[in-house]
Amino acid sequence: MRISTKGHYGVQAMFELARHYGTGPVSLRAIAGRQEISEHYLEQLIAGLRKAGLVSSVRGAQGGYILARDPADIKVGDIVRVLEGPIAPVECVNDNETDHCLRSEFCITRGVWEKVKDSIEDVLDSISLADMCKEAEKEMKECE
Amino acid sequence: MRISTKGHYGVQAMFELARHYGTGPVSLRAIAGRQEISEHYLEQLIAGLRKAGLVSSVRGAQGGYILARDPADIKVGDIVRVLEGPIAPVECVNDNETDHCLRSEFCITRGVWEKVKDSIEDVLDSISLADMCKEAEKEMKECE
DNA sequence: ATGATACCCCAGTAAAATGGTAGGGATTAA
DNA sequence: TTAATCCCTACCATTTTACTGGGGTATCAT
Repeated sequence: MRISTKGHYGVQAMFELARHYGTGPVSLRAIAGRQEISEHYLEQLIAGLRKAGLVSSVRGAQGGYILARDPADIKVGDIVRVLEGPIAPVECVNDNETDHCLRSEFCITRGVWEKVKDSIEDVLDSISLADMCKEAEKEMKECE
Repeated sequence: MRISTKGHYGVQAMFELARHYGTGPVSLRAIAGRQEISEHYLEQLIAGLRKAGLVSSVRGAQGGYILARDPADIKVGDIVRVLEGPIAPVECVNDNETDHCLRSEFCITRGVWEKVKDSIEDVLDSISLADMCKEAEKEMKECE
């Protein structure tokens, strides 16, 4: 039950953009540096997020990336689905799947995976980038 | 966000054993045949479950496998943890992990994965094999 | 005894996914 | 014009997945 570094890095990068929302673009170098990961690899992840319409880019010097919408309107689930594919612990509970397994009506275990799927989606779709920013601020205050 | 066929097949196999609980051992061939998967592959999965103490084996002719405990005392989470490893969407929320990432106190995204982990565990540890058997019976009745 | 029916165990392996790297091209602010 | 950026297509090593192969061992029925 793992998500890959794609989702992991991607959410962190988006959180970074959320923290700078409204203050101009943030460069790849700045994001990657902060996370201590490969710029070039992160670039590919962000490319996906851009194609999915979650971030916009500003080319040229002083360019970078900015969130395409308000942090409150971007849920962690949106990011994870772009980078990791549909949230479905097993294939047969995937919504966009046309060929459900033939025995699904006799397949009791399917119900289990469906419950797991729903619970993951509930969590990921209930947390927005804005929520994470609020949480971060709270942590900062506790350190004072 | 996927589990592999290990967990998928394994839970199905254990459910099969639960359905026959109290009526003697069920052979590998019978389980695999029912699921339409490779006997030899399933054998390896069940070996893991046996080493973990979830199933017992009876060798020789008329042998097979039986649940090591009452179906009500085996949760889906027990099975998944044996076959898939610890339930942790990212490494840094793994309980048996000693080297938490150094920046975890600054790592807001960690909170997200922790929530995901908890919700998955809640679901998987709340469903026993006995629950699944009950569910199956209910489905049968609806078909009458 | 002996054969058929099972489980037990180690080893190999093709295909896919993961987690990158390499290197060039296009765009724009200064 | 040049340095800072994003954009894109390839390639690649390693790990994981999902098996397959083949031999060994225990037990029951006859």
